Amino acid sequence: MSIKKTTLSILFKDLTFTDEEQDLIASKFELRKLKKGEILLHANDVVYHQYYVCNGCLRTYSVDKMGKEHTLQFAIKDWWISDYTAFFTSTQAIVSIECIQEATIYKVSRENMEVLFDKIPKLESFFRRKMEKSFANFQKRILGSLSMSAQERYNAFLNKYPDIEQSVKNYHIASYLGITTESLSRIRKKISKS
Amino acid sequence: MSIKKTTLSILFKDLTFTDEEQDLIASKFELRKLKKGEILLHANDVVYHQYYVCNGCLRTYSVDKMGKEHTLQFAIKDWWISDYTAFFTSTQAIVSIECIQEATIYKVSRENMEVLFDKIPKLESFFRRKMEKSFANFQKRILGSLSMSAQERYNAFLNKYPDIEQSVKNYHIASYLGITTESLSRIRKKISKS
DNA sequence: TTAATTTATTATCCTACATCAATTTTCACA
DNA sequence: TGTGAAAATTGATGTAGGATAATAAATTAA
Repeated sequence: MSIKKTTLSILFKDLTFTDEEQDLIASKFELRKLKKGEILLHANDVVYHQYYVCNGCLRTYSVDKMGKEHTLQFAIKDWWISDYTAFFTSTQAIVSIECIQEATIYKVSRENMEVLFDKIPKLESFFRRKMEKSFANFQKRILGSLSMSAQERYNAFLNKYPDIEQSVKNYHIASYLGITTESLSRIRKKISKS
Repeated sequence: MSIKKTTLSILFKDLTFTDEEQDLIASKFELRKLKKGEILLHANDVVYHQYYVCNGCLRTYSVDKMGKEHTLQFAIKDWWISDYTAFFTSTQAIVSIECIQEATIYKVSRENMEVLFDKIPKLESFFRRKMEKSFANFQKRILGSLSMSAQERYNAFLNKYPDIEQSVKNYHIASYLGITTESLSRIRKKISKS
């Protein structure tokens, strides 16, 4: 069994499991190590999996027609990541997933999720709540992009991902904020002087 | 029974129902007429309902600390609307819902949704799929806000909400796009000349 | 450790969109 | 049907953040 009880309690927080449930979950989760720069999912691939990040850092991003990258989100320790839009419907990914800091992850397929949901219904509510939070975050992000300046968005980013700065490049942050690295540089300078 | 079979088939598309199911649904849906300017939901209210738009036009928006309005989305004929972020958890709304063109809607409470899901499971999948689509739209909107110019976003808006222009004011559209009415005016002029 | 390369900063100039102010157009309703 | 208010347009000017280019700092490789 690759997953220990303590690990499970981190993954699923307040949920507790019987030994059988634990074994079943363990049999469906695959542990993987990722090197920096590795692409877990390419845009246009069909999405069969979602991933739990044990440590390290990943990001989802898309490339526009000008060749510019845009970061949709980062995932650090204890976050789940996938192209959920495509994952839900097993269709082609819009975004790619890249490892930007050496990471350990658990990989679960959509199929196996169904099996788990069927056998352990509380997992289904767990993931439903996750999705609801994710939905709420997207909503807030849209409102933020409509109402906040680049500097305010940067502060919101630091709040949302504390301690992430050492894991990601400035240009990743810039591509998340929708600005250039030069602008981010100026914002950081301005903040440091105040 | 306030809802007819034909109405239900519009509401739930490809789903079909027995007479009992139909009666049950009808008993949980409340028909309402809204006047232009009516506020269906105020930010900070607890959200107990979601709404189906038969005709007319509503929008969800929030007001930032500068007093500026930002439109999160519009809902026209055959759209569902609520502050889903708050609806999911019966918590306080972040956005308000305003009727911007005289409308007829169906109102359903979260509680009654649970009853319906329990008795008619296919409704639960129906709404799950709706949410997934909504999630996907939010994701696309974020990527759009990162990668597109105001003019491109305006075109994307026209695509997403065809025939909506006669229902909404320019300043509603502007507040959806994250620009001023003046800028929108210039964009429209530019487009009309090309 | 140095050299090579990647990343971040800074400076200059530029552009998309904002702000403010003045009209013009549209629309509600008396 | 005319009139006042709301909405949209236009113009002048300002500004946040973009583009380009040069330099500096930090990583990585050798």
